Amino acid sequence: MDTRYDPKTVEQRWYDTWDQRGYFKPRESLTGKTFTISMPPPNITGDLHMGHAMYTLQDVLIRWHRMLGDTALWVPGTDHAAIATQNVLEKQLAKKGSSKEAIGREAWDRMVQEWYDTTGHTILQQMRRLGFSADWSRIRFTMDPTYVEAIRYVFVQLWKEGLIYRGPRIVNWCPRDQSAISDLEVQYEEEDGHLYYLDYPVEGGGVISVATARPETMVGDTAVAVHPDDWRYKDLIGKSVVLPIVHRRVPIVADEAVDQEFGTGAVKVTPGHDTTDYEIGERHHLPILSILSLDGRMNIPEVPQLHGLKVPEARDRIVEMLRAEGALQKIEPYRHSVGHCDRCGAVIEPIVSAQWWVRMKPLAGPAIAVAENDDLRFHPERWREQYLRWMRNIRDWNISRQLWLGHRIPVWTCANGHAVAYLKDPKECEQCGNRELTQDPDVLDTWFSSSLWPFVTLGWPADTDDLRRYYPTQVLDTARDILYLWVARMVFMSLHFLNTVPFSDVLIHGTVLAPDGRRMSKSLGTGVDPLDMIEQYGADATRAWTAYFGTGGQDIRFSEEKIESYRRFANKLWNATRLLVGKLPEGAAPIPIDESALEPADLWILGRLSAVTRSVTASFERMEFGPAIDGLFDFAWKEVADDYLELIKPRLQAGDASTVTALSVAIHVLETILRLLHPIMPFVTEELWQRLPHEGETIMYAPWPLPDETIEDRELMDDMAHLLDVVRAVRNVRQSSDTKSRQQPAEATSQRALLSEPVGRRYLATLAQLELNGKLPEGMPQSVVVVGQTTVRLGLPADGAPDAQRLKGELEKKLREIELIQEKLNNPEFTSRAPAAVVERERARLAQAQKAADRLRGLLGETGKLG
RNA sequence: GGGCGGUUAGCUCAGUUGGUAGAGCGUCUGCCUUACACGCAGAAUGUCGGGAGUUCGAGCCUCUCACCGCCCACCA
Repeated sequence: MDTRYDPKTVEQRWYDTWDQRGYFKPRESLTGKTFTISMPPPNITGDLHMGHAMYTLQDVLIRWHRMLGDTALWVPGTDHAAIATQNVLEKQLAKKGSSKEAIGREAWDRMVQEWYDTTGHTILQQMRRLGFSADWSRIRFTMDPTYVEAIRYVFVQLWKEGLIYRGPRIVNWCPRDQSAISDLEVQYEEEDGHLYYLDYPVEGGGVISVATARPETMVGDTAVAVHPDDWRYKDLIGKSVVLPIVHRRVPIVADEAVDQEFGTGAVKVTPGHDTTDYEIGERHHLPILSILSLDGRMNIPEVPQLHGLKVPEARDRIVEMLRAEGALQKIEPYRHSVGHCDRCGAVIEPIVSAQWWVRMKPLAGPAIAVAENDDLRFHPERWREQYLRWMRNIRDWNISRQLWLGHRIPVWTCANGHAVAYLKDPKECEQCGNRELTQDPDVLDTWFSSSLWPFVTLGWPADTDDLRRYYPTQVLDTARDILYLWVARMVFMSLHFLNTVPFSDVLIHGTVLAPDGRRMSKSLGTGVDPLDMIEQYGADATRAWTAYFGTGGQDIRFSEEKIESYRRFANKLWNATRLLVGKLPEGAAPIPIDESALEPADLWILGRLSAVTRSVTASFERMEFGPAIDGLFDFAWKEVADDYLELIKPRLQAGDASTVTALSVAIHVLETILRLLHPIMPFVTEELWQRLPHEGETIMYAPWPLPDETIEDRELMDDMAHLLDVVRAVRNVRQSSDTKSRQQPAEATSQRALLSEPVGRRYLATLAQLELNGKLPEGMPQSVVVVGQTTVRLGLPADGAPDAQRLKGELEKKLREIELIQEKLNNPEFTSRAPAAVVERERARLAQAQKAADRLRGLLGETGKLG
């Protein structure tokens, strides 16, 4: 073995081997249980980013359950991502000076198909670099023919049930994509703007002032609204105003939606271009005027000066016109939030348009119930409230998009006006037999198809074996930003069509931020490519990083140092293995542990191993991997490598029965650590596991370790901890004085069981590099170390520095400690109210401290010996 | 406007039921000790955001204020 671990070759080799041997496919269950995760399908056009690296958490769970003996299945696939893909292809066409309109729908569809075929599943290929053990033979794509059929089935079914309807409503319109988008796809951002105060002349005299951030929409006003209780305007309600510029007469209405405090307390009402106004309009049966065409330009032939202008230009122009008419009272700076398209960033225009909607109230009911009764659980738990809040206030879902890419809405209208949803492309109208049919031009919201993902990927609506065996799934892991867009929708769709939750546990992992706390973004240059991290530090280190930070529920500032530390950790494990493998013949079988031959150190490390196994397993069960990787890192590095392996080195050299025992224990401990670590760091653990004596053909199928509580000896743990404290204290003194020769003569006395025995003294001698044979020669200058019930006298070289000063300092520290404890114990409130165990512990601490103080005093008395 | 999360060592973050504050990185010192210098050993470093309260005892519970971030809402 080389002195360094090189992840590159190892990772590639093992991934190919696992894949070829079919280890990622579900295998027969040893527990009778299945464990399934549906992988959130990345966009087919997307690049791998740190968000995808977070899918490591899913792989950790899958690998863990595989080791537990469950039939584990991770279903991968990709999403067609309508808007995103369309943007890519339109740019390609634009480069050639063409457009989708120019080539026509058929050619466009061919182009899309070709793109899908050539893009393939590149992003899933990249995921392999991270070691993901998904069953790649089951890759699904939301454009697969069977998937398309399933979507169609769902649409027709919902339509028949009256849960899908078409109707004009005010919608969020993206002028660039020329499509409606749902409320969830609008991103609001604070922007500096102006608040314009307009004077509208009231019929019969006087003016009423309204405040608006969008003066250009005044040409579409169909009313002015005031609050019904507003005394200022009481008399004006029911009267009319004449709009400047267009000279249209519109009523003054009273509506509760008006905020008396804001602006002038009177508001212009533009039902065609404002959500609130639209609702006011509904209540007062106001006409709706559309003043924008679908590309976001003004569309008002009556006012030629404005016609065809973009909104910002129209705004400037109309302000001039208003000023000219004396209708502009004032302009104030005003900061407000403006909606932008999630995908392309264009400013969203509310417009009235006929769209397809899903009636949400009936679907939300069951989805609320499952979260309330815990059939659906959230990790961290606080997301449950977020989910419920949204579900309880849900509004109908706009599922139609005016795009050229996506699943067409399967509704055909005949010449007689019969609109019907068809499972198969119809030849004639179902209702009248008319053969002149036209299909609705709209496509479905991408999230409509995504909402069916976990069950359609298993074959639904067909009654498949997969569906029966693997559905519902267990865990859904994702980022919080698609909790509503995706997670919530899967829940109500599954409940409606399969009468079950799609998964029992929702794991919301943290979002990776740039080191400065901003969002990671390619355009800002703050993005981090996981493939770069894999290249530099290995997939295992990258995975360990995501496992460490991913499940705490906190957002994560990217920190490369931590990944680096896990790379070193892999190297540490490699070298620990190297040490042990070097003592073994090639291809050695596992050495059975002879329990009768175990030394205290062996019992100690086995006890610690058991405790670590228990806590790691508990962390996994809570789906909190941070404490798991942290605990394993610490145990493997500090306790096993730094302490235990150092402790047994003399035995490993001895070449007798003690060598065999030490090796058997060390190998067992290391092999167990590898198994505990495997779900998080699969590559290095497989590589090292194969090099150590082992049973089985892959660590992927090795059993998950169980704790052995019978071996956890409390007193021994305490004694070992004490011994290590003594070691540190001796090393400290040796470093600060000149007592650095390799084997320092010393004598030790202790009231601790372990340190009173030769074996304990041997450990102390090994770790602190002491010559502990018998007594120090009479009169030899010495340095004394006192730790609790143990005293070590170090023989000093003639020029050694005296340490009375240090002992004095320690005595003072002890006295302060004694004082503090006594104060506590002298408080009758404490002794009477605190639990007996706590009081007892304080008493014991006091006794210990007093003994140590006595010993220090005694030593300080031996001034002669202390130089 | 409502809600949620955060504020702990120079930096990035842990801290399970309230009972003597931790890690990684960085810093300082000494070591090429035959698994690892991608290492070993030792050391330093915290009014746990401010204030008040509950309690024998608060990083942890309650209230309040400040700042940072996110989500939701019909923010003219």
